[in-house]
Amino acid sequence: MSSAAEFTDQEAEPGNTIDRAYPGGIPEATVARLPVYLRALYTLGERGVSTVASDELARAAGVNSAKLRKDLSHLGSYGIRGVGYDVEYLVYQVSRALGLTQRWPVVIVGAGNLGRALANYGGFLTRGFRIEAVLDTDASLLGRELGGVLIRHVSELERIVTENSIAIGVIAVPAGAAQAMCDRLVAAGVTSILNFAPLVLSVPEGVDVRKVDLSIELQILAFHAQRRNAERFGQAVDQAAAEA
Amino acid sequence: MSSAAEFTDQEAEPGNTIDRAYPGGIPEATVARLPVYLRALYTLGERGVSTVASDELARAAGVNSAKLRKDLSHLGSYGIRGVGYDVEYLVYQVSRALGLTQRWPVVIVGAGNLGRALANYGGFLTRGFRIEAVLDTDASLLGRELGGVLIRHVSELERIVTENSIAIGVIAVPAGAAQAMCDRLVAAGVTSILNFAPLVLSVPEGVDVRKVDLSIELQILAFHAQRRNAERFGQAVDQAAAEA
DNA sequence: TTATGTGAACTAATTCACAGCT
DNA sequence: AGCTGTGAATTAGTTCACATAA
Repeated sequence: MSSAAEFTDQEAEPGNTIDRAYPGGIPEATVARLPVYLRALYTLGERGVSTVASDELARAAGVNSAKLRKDLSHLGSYGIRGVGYDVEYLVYQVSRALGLTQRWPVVIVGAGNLGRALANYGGFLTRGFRIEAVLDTDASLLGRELGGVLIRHVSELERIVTENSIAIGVIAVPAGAAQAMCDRLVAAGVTSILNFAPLVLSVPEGVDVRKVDLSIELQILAFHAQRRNAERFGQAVDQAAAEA
Repeated sequence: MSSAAEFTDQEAEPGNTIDRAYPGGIPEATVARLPVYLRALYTLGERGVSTVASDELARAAGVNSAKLRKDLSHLGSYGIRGVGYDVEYLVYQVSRALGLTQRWPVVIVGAGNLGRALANYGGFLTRGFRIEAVLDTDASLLGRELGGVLIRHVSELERIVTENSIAIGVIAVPAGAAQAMCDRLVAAGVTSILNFAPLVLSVPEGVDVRKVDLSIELQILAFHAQRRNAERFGQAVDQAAAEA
């Protein structure tokens, strides 16, 4: 959380860089792709590339170059015509747009396999985020270390969230416990939740929930796989079963 | 994989139920929501609900009712005006549309925390999928059981994929190993890949890749969190840093 | 030259609002 | 009377194609 206090007067101040750079906000679809660009840029940077053209960056990110350029244009005009983009500078601008110039403290609720996988995700998670705590109810896990953080009891949830001004919580508990954990996170002040439990969480207005669902992704793959088969085999698959 | 062989003649056969039910295919956005509806339907069914109106189902799925009805209309006309939808029947129709009337054998590559989390995902994963094998290179893991399946060595990958006609593979290995594993899966005949490694996989035409990326979701949350803060604090956040 | 940035055209997705069926 | 199914209207997202700038 920022230390800034009350600037409500200059909301529409012209010349405010954010107003110029983000006229009417960045489209959701663009926001969802910025992290992909950011990762591609990091990879290029590590390889010593200092300048990259939209074609190349687009290939690395798995999109077409027109889309990439349009996306980046929503952040501002940070490329050089005839040349391309400066990798380091673009990393900075994309990071800034995503809000990653600060480091967000995160609490992970659930220290099962998934919680552990998250806590150990290391490399990429640590850019822009810091795991402040991992919580569980299982007494046998308490005190164990996970990704450099001790596993603590969920009874400490409220205190930890408040003391560290945690805005982002990750739910990695079984479906049955997820809504209760969500309610506690929200009550304690968390406004962004990443939900791995397979259910739709109810949250009050103003709380942002994103879900990651393993079985949903598999089911989408199954749909396309079936469709591919149907095409190959003349679409007669399941024909009999379809009526009634 | 189906046992059907060559039906290429009747591709455009009118009266084919799939042609009638899916005129011009189901929109991607709809496909991505069908699994959510399916889960909500299962939950309702377990509670003993036998009929559900679009409002109620939409609420359970976290979408609005117009969208739900439009989505379902792409599968066919399976509701009853003035009444609603029969839960059991709709479960069947959605399952069929998603290709879940068959059980897809799946191979998971990587038995680290994430692979283990997936293998133990149990309840929801098993509806429509069967984990045929979990593979790893780590000798200390081999022979251990995971979600009812033995962990085997990746050297068996090709044999296992071929013998079981596996069409869907899950990559849960570190980024450095992911592309190589992907190539081997594809060479062995896998055409659908769910990728948990934080990189963009290259695959030949005709192979379907979906990615699940923990850090991307967090970054999207950070964006919105930042934006919320900027609104509250008058959008002056990062103003100085923006120039140069 | 060469590659960005962007209006304009196009395509997809969402929402509205109500006709039509039970 | 009530709820589905869907054309029509709207909004969002993508792609094209080229003027513009280094």
